[in-house]
Amino acid sequence: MEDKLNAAWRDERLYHFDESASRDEVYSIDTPPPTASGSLHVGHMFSYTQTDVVARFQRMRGKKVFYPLGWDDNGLPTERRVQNYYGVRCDPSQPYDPNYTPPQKPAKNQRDWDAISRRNFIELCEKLTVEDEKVFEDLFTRLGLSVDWRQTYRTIDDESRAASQRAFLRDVRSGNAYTAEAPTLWDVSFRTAVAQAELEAKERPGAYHRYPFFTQTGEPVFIETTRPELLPACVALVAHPEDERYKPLFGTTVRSPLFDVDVEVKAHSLADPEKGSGIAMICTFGDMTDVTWWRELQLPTRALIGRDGRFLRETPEWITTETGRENYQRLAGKTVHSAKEAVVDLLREHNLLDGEPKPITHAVHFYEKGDKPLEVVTSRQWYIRNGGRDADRRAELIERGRNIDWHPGFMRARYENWVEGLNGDWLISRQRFFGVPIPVWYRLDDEGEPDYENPILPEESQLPVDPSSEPAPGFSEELRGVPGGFTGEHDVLDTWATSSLTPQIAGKWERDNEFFTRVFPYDLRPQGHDIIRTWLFSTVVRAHSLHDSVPWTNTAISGWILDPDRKKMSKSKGNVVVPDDVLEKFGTDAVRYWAASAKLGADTAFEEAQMKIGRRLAIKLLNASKFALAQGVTEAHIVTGERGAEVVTEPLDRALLAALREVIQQATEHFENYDYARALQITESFFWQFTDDYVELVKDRAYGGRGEAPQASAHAALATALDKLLRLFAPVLPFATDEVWRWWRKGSVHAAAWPEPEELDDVAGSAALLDSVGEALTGIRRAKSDAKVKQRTEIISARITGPQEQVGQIESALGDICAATKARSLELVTEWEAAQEITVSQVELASQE
RNA sequence: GGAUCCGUAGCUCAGUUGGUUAGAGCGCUCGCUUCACACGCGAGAGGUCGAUGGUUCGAGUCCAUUCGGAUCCA
Repeated sequence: MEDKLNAAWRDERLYHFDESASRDEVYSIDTPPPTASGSLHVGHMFSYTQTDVVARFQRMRGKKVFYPLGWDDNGLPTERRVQNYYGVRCDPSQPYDPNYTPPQKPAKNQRDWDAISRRNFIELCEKLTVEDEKVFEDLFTRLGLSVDWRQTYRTIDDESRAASQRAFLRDVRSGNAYTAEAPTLWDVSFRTAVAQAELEAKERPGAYHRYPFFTQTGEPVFIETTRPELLPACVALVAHPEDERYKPLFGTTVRSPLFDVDVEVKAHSLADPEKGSGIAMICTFGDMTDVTWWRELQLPTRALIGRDGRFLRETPEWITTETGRENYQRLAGKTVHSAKEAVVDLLREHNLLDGEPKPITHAVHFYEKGDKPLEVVTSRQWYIRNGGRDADRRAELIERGRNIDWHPGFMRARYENWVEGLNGDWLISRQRFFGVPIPVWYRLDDEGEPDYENPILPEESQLPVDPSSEPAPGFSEELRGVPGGFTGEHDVLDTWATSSLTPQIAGKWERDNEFFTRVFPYDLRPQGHDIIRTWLFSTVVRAHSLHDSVPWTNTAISGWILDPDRKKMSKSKGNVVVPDDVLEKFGTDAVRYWAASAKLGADTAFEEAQMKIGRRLAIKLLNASKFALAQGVTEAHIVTGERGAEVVTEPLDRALLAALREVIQQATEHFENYDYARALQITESFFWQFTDDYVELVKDRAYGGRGEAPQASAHAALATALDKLLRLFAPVLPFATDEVWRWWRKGSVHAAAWPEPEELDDVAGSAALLDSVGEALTGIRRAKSDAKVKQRTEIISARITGPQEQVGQIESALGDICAATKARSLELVTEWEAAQEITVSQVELASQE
């Protein structure tokens, strides 16, 4: 059924975007491009289904839905996957080999991996990502996503690279992007700069080492530090301005132990009197607080740690005494870890360590993909202004956030927390290989030194460019690297600098601006809450500077998938469920039901039970439809507005349609508020009442047991209910609903209109009647159940009592109740005061045959 | 340290702007081959809505405090 319908949808081009639509007819979705090099995960099925449900609803509401899906195949995850998959590593110094083929099997030891040129490496990246993307597309098709696959893009393809470079150049020209030499968070394993958004704080054991500096009179001033190895990089001591203990020292000079460097004692409010001894050493640079102090107190720079994570081999010139220089030689060239040991040994040897190091656990900054703590090094990098250094821009970006409707609303707090906590501009240059090149060149002066202040920019018509293989405009390739010539920028852009442009890339910005204005700003950005600070925020930043606009008017934040024990699913825990297996086991509609019954933003357990319910619902829908259609119900029986309304004569049938009218109204409202889960719940609850009570009650009439007019009334109600129910369920259960639709209707339910409550205005009766009759039915069934007899056992007589109004309602459906319960006679008694509920008593059952 | 979410039946959750005896599904118990459906049908049991205090004629819902769980930011 699923393959057949998927093929039909493709042939019928159901999900193709109508490019001629005007902006107000369009509903556009900026979907997350999955990392194609990542593994398929049930979380993909979960969140992508939630978006698809919304897309299908909007399509049925008459919107021209722009629903593209791209692939994020740019950046480090791809590099890593290619390295491990083929057993190669990128060495930019290698020449390009046009006939290169990777090893059959990757070598076990990383040292034996092939070292290949950047161009060869990138070719492998492109080859493997195409294969990976196919696997994703297959899954998403199988899931029934109503994506327009013609509108796909890859974040590394020519158009994406051009868009990324174009946006960068515009930001450079408008002053929103700039280059600067500044302290930068640095990952020593990947040898690349890292942005604040990529940080992860991890709890790590450490220890406070207590040792003294000395005043000019030789008095010790004890500091406590977790990074004793940075002592030779110390540029000052700092204490809180109000700290009485250290007030007398402010402005004086103290001398560092071991290295004999004189540093000043400074006051700054960021120094915490409660922490350690209350006075700290400032080293350039131990962490970002050091950077703040360095900047605000205008301290000198004494860089010790190189980009390889090792201490300088040559003794720094600021260490001048003989013993100081000797001591430094014990650290030269060592890793941070070994240098720490060496400094501690030195301190011990000189009897300077006061007590044993005090073990503590503290938060240490890591690159989210790295496994060594980040260092701070000074380097030249490119930045985009994101409000991190500018209060006005920060306020503007927070205001942009408020002009987006967040679903659920509380997720906006995360955005605002993040923006308020920014401590610098967005660092966008990365010292990696597989990415979008930063499209600039630098002139070389007569000494061969680059002029970073006046980069050479390409024309937009040249894009995409690769400055490391193409010469700068106005230069020939022979002048590369020659004094008086040029040099190309080697760095690539942060992947988020490209991903932040998915609205522009998918919307054909500057390729087809007429198209772009039809879809931008988008109506919806769906995504996970883990990337609010990255993808969501960076997209807002770019739209703000490039278009002076929000990128979208709504954002739907999906929750995480947890395993049934409420733990995060992860490969290392071995609790990952393979999507294909789940689809195989329960069917697509059942999996979609599970995803659609979870509210936005709610972390949700992977629950097979929920999928069983979904499967039951889908099967029930097929069976109930089969029943209705077996009665000879056709499209002609459907009541729409006045048409056919007079046929529905039975109060019970009118009650059903009244209840349905209410369901349509509520489901629509909830859907419009992105609460598809509530809409589903309401529809589902009505559906079960429909099958369990209404269909049972109406069977006799539908078979023609009581004449033509009552039968026609039943047929009209069944046809109408089925017509609306299929539409209401279509976004969540696209396969079962379309299967049934094609049994008796033309085209696809997914091309049909969403139902309107007004269509039932002319037949609506009292919805409460259905409930009253249901209670009577339950009472009678209970009597039989208590008597432990079959439900089809005949009833000789019984009495139903209740309030007048409800008894009246039951009376109007008495024929159906008698038929459904095999009752020969039912006595109705009105109780004026006593009981306010319907009760069934004095049930006399026929003896069982 | 700042912020957010969650705590309702054994389990998973729903309870819209405060309004009668708090709902669903699963599980459990009992019964039923009923002509759309045993991948089914019917019935039943089961909750002092984390705790305390307050606002109110009325609080699962609003406010304060507090306990427990999770997440984001610093």
